[in-house]
Amino acid sequence: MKKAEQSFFEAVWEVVAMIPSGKVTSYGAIAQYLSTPKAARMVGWAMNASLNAKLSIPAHRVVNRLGILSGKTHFGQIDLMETLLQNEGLIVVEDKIVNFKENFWDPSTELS
DNA sequence: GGGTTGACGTGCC
DNA sequence: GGGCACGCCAACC
Repeated sequence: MKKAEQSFFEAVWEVVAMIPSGKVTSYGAIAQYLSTPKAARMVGWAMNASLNAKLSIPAHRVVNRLGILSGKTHFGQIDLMETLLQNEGLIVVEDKIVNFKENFWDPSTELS
């Protein structure tokens, strides 16, 4: 299921696509899963690229390490990301996921 | 090929 | 505890 020629973006998209509903993860966690923890910024960029590519991946389930919706401004509508998360059972207050730790989904742990 | 960018992370003040 | 500065690496121009 793994292609050798896929770029970072595609690898990130695969991981994000596997995030179960109601769960969230961080850019760093994804980057770490990809064995490139230093390239966490690329994950965010991949999200932006995915939106631009109109891919059907739950980019709203990816937040920064603090559980803050740092990328909400890229969803077209500011409240969209927050709305989607709350719709999945997450509690968002002040652009931050309150029960972030409880619903944190680490690909390195879940996917092994 | 070189410089800039970026939805981050960590460390330090 | 909040804010600032540096580092990181891949894609873009």
